[in-house]
Amino acid sequence: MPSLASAARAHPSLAWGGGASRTPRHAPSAAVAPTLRVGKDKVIFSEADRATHVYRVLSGVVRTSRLLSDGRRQIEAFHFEGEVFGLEVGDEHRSGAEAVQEAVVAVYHRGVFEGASPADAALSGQLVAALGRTLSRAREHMVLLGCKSALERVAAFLIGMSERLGGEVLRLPMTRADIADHLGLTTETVSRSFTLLERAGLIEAGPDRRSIVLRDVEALRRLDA
Amino acid sequence: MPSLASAARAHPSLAWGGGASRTPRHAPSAAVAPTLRVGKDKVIFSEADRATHVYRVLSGVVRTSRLLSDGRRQIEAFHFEGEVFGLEVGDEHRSGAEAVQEAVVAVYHRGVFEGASPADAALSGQLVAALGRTLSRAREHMVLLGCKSALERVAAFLIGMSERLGGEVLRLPMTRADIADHLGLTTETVSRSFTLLERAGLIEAGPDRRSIVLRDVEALRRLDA
DNA sequence: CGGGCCGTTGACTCTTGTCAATCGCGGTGG
DNA sequence: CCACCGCGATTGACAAGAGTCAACGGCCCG
Repeated sequence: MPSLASAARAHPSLAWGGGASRTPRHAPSAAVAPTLRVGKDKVIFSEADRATHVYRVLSGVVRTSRLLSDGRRQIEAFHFEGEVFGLEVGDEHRSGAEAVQEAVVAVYHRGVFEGASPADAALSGQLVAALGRTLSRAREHMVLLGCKSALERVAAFLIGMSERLGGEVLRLPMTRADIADHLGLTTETVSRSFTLLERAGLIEAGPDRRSIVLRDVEALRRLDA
Repeated sequence: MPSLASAARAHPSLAWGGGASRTPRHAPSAAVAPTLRVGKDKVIFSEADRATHVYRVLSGVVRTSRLLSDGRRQIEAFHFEGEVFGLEVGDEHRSGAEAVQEAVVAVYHRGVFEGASPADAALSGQLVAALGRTLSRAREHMVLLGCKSALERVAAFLIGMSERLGGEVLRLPMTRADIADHLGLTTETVSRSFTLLERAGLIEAGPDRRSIVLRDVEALRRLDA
């Protein structure tokens, strides 16, 4: 099972990272995880690619998204350090993945899912757990997209980021367009919502507009509904 | 492991169905699946209930949904015959389930998930597969909620129903309010979209307004984007 | 120093939501 | 069997939230 070779084939334009992997070098069988380094906005896999691998973010940030034929985009999720993405049930990817900022990802052969080798059992379990977490997030996001107003969405987004990045001082790695496509809004509406929150004193934005300080997390939570 | 007893405890107000179960009576261990009969709009489990069981629809239709504190509701999915619902990663339900119309559901003890007994291995695999399908649907739905217009959503809904119920003559089991809360719209907008589609000759509605004939599936698909 | 990208802001449009009235099917009870 | 009643669905008028289009500003990078 040439997992490394086939992964390289799937990403001819990408270079393999060497020593950055967190997986011990002596780990046996398919659990050996080579790493992949991807530059900002570079594609990790595309919609309809064969889903031969599963990925974990070692550093940087990745987005997974789906495109409609006319260019509309839905970003399903942003993936931060330690998070798994690229899991599929069928044999092809239903969403694409790109790096939001330069990222290093571990690449696992998809076969570990079947749990053929006992050495892979633990990894397989981890993947089921990751599947569960992904589903949980997706459900939460459906509520956001189906029920909430623009301001509520942005508030929820900021709270989520704060919880995941830790702390009330954030440096958002993604553009307003990414945020908009994640929240089902336009960049203008996202921008206006930030401005509203700032004017209300709930947040404070740095001059670069990517650094955000949450001044009143409680109020944001109340807004989130 | 008193799966039957504990399930009964969880649903004190509900009667157990007797012979309707599809699970062979001689099946061993936790794979024994008692059945539960629930009347229209009756609760199967609520948000925040302990997730002790997993369910499969034997007949009828079930909806799973989440509520916001102010009453806004997002229906995550409708579940038809053969479909699994109530799967959770954590130990409590993150969404509630009610019967859309009188339904009979098989109740599985959640323990089969851990795959402790080899007799449960097959069932456990089925559940992972169900988890995958649920995730896949959720992702598709996120695209609908995040990107599509009202008309596109309704068209997508009708096509989906047609594919799941089989055929172009549908009898929708749910109200306009259910459809609206599933599609992130209001009943009025759903109603207007139906009217538009009917005036355009793409669908035809029976006098009861629940029976729908898809006159032009191709056009509906094109609308869906 | 210049250019392009990202973000913000303003003016306006338009889709969808809100509120309210009416319709009509289907079930119930006489 | 028929009349009534109630709920779900439809329709209309209007309001409002979000989208669109366009211009501008500032930062970063070449």
